[in-house]
Amino acid sequence: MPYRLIKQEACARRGEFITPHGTAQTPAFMNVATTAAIRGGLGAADLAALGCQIMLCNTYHLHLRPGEDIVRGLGGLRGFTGWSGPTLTDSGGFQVFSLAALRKISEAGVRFSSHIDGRRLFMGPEESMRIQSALGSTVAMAFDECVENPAAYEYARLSCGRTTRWLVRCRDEMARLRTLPETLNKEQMLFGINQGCTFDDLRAQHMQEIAQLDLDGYAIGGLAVGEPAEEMYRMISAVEPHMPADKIRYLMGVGTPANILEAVSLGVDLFDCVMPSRNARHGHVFTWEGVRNLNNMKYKSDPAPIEEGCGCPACASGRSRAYVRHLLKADEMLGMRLAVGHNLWFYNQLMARIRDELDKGTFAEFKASVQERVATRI
RNA sequence: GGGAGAGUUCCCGAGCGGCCAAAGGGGGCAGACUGUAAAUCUGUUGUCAGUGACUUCGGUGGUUCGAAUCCACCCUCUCCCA
Repeated sequence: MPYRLIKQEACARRGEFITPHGTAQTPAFMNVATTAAIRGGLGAADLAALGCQIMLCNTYHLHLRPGEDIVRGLGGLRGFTGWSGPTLTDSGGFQVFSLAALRKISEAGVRFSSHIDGRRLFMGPEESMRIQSALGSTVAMAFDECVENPAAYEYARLSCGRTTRWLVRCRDEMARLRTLPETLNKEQMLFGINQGCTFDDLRAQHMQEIAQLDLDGYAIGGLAVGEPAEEMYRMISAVEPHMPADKIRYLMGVGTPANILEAVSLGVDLFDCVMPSRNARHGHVFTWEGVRNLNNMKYKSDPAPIEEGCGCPACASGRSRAYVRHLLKADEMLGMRLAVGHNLWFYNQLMARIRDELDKGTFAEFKASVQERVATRI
């Protein structure tokens, strides 16, 4: 069984995610490397130094460039990137949402126009599984439709049905692929994805359906796409009772430190989000005191590190806010590297601290004491 | 010494009688960012009051109802010929 529950505090779970490529302590944050690199110039060695446990890459993006056969030929994602720990590939389902203007959905799958050169390509459950199999990730995500918010109830209902049917096809294709001699990772896991927009009954019903498929893990998708945080929390609560307790739970694409604290308390084990890396590139850094915008004039000659006592490469080596700000303003790659490194370190530390508090049985107090502060803009 | 051209708001640069506080870049300032079409995008950038007034387009003085735009002289810079 890939998930082992170690301890529980109310709904919050302290556990382990056991994979052929290593064991991750949960709750955990997966660091997003969409095209097999952390945007901002960070690679596998950086991820290891930043306390990352799982690296996340994207099926659609790697299919377009360089193509899964190239990656397979170079040893799969792990050989290709040099990251030897667990990897998770997102299926391309999110691109069904984010590339809305460039795609068309049918029962068979989704026809995309490449965002790079406009060429037409088709991706359905089978295609996504084959690509992810070639990438050799530890975990493959089911190919789903991430529905926009708000959406009409009827559309959401029909979409859920299709996502379930796609999931069955994913499972079957994955089972077939695992038996092929050329398959890189014959123990590749498959996670199903819950949808249902912001409708409690659809969410719960869909979760019940996909739970019956006995997959390796379950994800909640289609959240943090514009709805208020309270609505997202309500959806997690609606779904959580129907998630198998012995399987790992992943909240896709979330979120802010406050979101993560809340979701952990609601029973989520895994997270991923582009926010720490993207916002860092834009000068926003996360700290235990709140969020700073290093572009702000007030940091122009500030000698303090981004955060006192922080162990990230920038702070630990004494780089000042003024220095990182200058590099960012001067468009120096190092500025992004340092800021992204800081944010990823912070996120990974946040998860380590959450695990520690869960171990001690003091998570609730911890959450209450920091949740508001980490969201403050300072 | 002779000839040609140019001086615009923080910078570059458009404007060449009214629709000009003055296009567009850049820079500055601020905001956004949640399974990455994002090293991106948005707002703002003369002053003071805020549906208005005032100051500004090298300087001074003119022409005109009205000038960054036309005229005269002056200053500065660039290029060409000696």
